[in-house]
Amino acid sequence: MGGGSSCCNHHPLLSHGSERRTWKCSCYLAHQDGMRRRDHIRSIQFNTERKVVCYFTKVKDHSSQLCQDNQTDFPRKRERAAAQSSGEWIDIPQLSNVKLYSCVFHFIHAEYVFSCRVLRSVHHRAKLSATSYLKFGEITLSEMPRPGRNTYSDQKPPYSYISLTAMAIQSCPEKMLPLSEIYKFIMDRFPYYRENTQRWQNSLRHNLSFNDCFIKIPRRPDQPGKGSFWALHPSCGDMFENGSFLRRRKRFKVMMMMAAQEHLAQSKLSDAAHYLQQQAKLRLSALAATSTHLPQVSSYNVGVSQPSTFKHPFTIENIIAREYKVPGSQSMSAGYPLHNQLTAAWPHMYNTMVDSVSPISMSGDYGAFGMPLKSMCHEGQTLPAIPVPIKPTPTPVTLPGGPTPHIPAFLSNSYRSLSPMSPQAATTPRETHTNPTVQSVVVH
DNA sequence: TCTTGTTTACATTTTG
DNA sequence: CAAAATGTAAACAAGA
Repeated sequence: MGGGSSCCNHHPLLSHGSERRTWKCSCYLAHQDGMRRRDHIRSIQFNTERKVVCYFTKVKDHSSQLCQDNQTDFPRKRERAAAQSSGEWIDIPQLSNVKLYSCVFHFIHAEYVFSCRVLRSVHHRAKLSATSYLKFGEITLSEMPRPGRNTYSDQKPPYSYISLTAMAIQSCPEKMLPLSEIYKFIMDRFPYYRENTQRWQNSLRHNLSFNDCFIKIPRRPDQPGKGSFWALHPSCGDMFENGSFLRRRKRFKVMMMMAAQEHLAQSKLSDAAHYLQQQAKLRLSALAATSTHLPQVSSYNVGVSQPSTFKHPFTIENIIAREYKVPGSQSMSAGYPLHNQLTAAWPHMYNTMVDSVSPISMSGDYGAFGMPLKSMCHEGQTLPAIPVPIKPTPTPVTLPGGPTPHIPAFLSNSYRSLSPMSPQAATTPRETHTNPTVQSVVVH
């Protein structure tokens, strides 16, 4: 959490020079009693062509106090705005205490974090400027301002290690990174983490091992180097609340997935075999997509110039329902030749599982768990020696189609848990996979 | 030797 | 307030 003690001149909002852009805004002032007064913000209208839905946050302390010493701080608690419409006007009753004069507050839209600063206040209207200074995620509105590096200056970013790691992993086209590259990404983006490296890197390693949302993918023999690659578990897409990196919806646990899937399977016992088969297909495809391509070149263009169309559920994709295309880059909406690669590499697994009739399209953009196959695969790259895995490695499970020489742990778990013949405790609450329609502002 | 990875323990923060 | 999530420290092992 930001310390809130930095001088205005050094505040990250003001410190990234050419990257800073301004949106012109205006706002209504309204009081809770219905009377409009100049010292309360009730709605904000953006002078942009695009209609937006915004959640607003206010600084944690009273704005007038913040003005006094030019301090701003990241909001500690979410201030849920009404945002009940997709129109240009959004009620923000929680901001009713915000003083208008020179106040600064933050809001997040499309994974950008904006600082809104009141320029002047005339009667019941005020001129605001909104300055973007940060953005994370893969997909953005093309007209959105771009963030720069050193965005947070030396302040601690409001992101957990899990979030930071997820960002790093998602930032590269292959969706997997070695530990050293994760370090590099974080240090490159957040100057705060250029110090005390031993401390936070230890914590980060702890998180990688401790959290099931991260999976380890061994290097190929022809990819020498230390350590494995780390990727996001294919099913952790809904891990972050409403798509925000700022706060996780819930902790991702493989066992929870298993229970959820088992619950689903048990509810359709008559279709259990069919269901299992479908799940197997999807998991195989996801696994293949995850472990098929090892990094050749690392890149860290987090949503800046990264042409990835990775439609993770917690990207802005689900918010704006519009594919982001980088000008000049090729749309990646076409499917990848994944099937051929898989067939060639793991015919014993893939053909038997995938080639059968499936009501679930395998040629679309999305693979299992809502993961887009296309975003994780790159033409011309080769397969790893073995599609491998991961953490808690349970006893291998025989697949319906035969032996399972290289089934990852989470895959095996899924199969086992799905088996109607081995009902395990399925009391764990079912993991809900929602499709958030708006970006939430969840801040530490 | 250093990096990577796992695990345990405990403190702190946040959420419901 | 309890539980969950997160942060931190530390011990230890394995491997490059």
